[in-house]
Parts: sequence; C-alpha cells; structure tokens
Amino acid sequence: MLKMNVSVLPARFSSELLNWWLEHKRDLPWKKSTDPYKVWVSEIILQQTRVEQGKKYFDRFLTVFPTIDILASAPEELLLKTWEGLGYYNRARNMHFTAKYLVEQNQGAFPTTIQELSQLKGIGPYTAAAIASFSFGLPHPVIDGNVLRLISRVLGITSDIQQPATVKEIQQFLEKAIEFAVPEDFNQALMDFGSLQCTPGRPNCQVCVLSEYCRAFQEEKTTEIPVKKKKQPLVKRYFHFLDIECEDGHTLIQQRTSGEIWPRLFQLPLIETAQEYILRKEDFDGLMFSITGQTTPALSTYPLIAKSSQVLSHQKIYGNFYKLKVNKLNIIKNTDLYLVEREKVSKFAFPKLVSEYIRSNAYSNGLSMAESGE
DNA sequence: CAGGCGTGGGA
DNA sequence: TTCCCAAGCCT
Repeated sequence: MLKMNVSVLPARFSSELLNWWLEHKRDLPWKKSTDPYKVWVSEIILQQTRVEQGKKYFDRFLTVFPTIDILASAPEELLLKTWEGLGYYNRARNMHFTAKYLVEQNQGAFPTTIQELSQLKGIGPYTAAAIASFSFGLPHPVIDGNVLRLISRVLGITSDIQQPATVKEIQQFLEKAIEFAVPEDFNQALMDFGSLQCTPGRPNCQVCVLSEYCRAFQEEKTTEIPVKKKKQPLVKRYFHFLDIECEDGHTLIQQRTSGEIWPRLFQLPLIETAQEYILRKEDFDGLMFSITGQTTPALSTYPLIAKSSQVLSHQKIYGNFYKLKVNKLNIIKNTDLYLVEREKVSKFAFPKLVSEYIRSNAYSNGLSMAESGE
C-alpha cells in the first residue's frame, strides 16, 4: 500500500470537524446553559468521569446547590454527601474552597480570562479552557483525554501523550485550528468526535471524515497511537472495619484525614494491617475508644461478618467487617471518632466500600455472610 | 513532575 | 479475569 505523507492543515481540520459535528453532536444536560457556575459544576463533575455517570450527579448537585452562594455557605458534610459515590473527593473540597473564595472576593462572579480562571483551586488547563470557551466564547482549545487521542492520531504523534512537550505540540496545532471556527462549537466538536468517532479501542475509520488526512490511519498506526506509559501494579491494602452495635442505639464512625484516599469521608472505625489477616483480641488494644460491658461475641472471638474489595486508581482495598455488640461505649480521647445514633449514620458520606456494607443486611440485621446469602 | 486520587463500564 | 480508561488536577 502506498504510504502518503499526509499533513492536515489546521483550517481543513477545523472545517471537516465542524461539518461532522453538525450531524453528530450530542445533546447533553449541561449544554443548555452558558452560565459559568453551571459550566464549572459540569466540568468538575466530568473530570475523569463518564458522561453517563456524570448526568445523575449534575442534576443532583444543582438541585442541592442551585447557586454559588448556596454552595459557598453549605456545610462540607452536605457537599461530600452529595458527592458520595462519585470519587476523587478533593474535587468537591476544591469546589467548596473556590465557591467561598469567589463569593467573598468577587461577589460570586467568575473571572473572564483563562489566566485568572486557571488560578482558581481545582481549575487546571482543561477546565479553564472549557469555561473560557463555553461561557465566554474565548478561543482556547480544550485538551482532555479525547482530544489527546484524536490529535495524536491525526498528526501521527508517537511520543508519550503524558509528556508536557507532547501536549504542547497538540495545543499549538489546536490554537491555530480553533481560529477557523466558533470556539465553543469547535471545542464541543473536538470532544464529541473523540468520544463518538475516534474511540480508544477499534475506531471505525471506514466512516471517518478525517481518515484521508489522518496520519495514524494512513500509516496503519491507529491501534498504537496514542502512546502512553503503562501504569504501575496496584498496591494491596487490608482494611478491618469495626461495626460496633451499642445497646443504646449508638455506634462509632471515624472521619478520614486529608492527604489519603477518601479525604474527610467517614468510615467505620478502622484497623489496617500490612498483610491479609483476621483480627484478634490483642489488635483492639490501644484503640482511641473503650468498649465496656461487652456481651457478644465473647472477648476471644470477633466474627468477620462481611468481606468485600474495591479497586481504586492506585490501590486495591480488601475490606473486612467485624460485628461487635456492646452494652456501653466511651470515647476516651479526643480523636477523629464520633459517637452517633445508628439510624443517622446514613447522613454521612462514606466510600462505596463502606456505604455498601451499611446498606446491607449485615449492618442492619447483623446477619452473617452465610445468612445473608453473600 | 511522577505519582496519587474513585468509580464504573466495556472489551 | 484482567486491563484500559473516562470532559484532570494537585503536590
């Protein structure tokens, strides 16, 4: 097969892309408004998140926090509860910080240049370009995973797309191309094309309007581009959660620290072990709370009532849940532990691993794994 | 700046 | 099962 030395011009790329988009553009909930608050909310939610999952959270978020003022004055607890299950929880905390900052410093208004937008916490190059174009019509190209894949294929870029120099090369091409179109249309077209046509797995290049100009297609490198470094194997961690049922209807929950997975989310009191291991009596010594008048189980045995696991982006968590029934519960030091009514536990935000357990029969009825059929 | 940060879906 | 990766950002 004759290999052509193709090189698509920015103007031609822009023209073909927009023609395709007029017939294929997606109709998504957050496209109905150019209000920077709503654009911001949608873009933060959609960071590393699939469109289908993001839709639910977008509606929920705007129902609970319809304006930036309401968001700014909301308790963090409510924000995290609204975010529960979406992951990457620092996104929510950064939004809270930025909402408070803008309300206090700028009457709740967003700045209107990409430079100022980029300085806000939680807003990086992608989100700044998205708000600048979708809300203010400014010609800044968005560069996300879709766009990196699309452009690296079109230009036949074989260097690692995670390298800043590679991103810069792609950005320079896009900054020329966006000049030939309406910026917000160009950006939306880029992402729609990347998501619908120039897919990661096996793109259908037979129907692609860019294939004539696409270097990866012409050189039969579609499956090799984009080039990306393989990720490290997951670190395994073993978490032991204590489900403490006190006779007076209280239980203990614990707030996680920042700078770790699930920052500031809640969990059942946790003991972590370095290896796979079943907790014994000695393992409870030195805890920051005391369990007195323990009835069942006997002190020598602590029954494992449920097991589960969850894969995170860099770790695999093995969760073991232990049921302890006690007469009385005291917190003996001022710690990250909270004594709460068992029925109000669901008001707090938990990682999926824990919230699943709390919704299960093991938590509500004390049924063991065998009894609950898991 | 390389590594850390969730969850869900598809191949 | 295992792997990839999805509208990224922070440190």
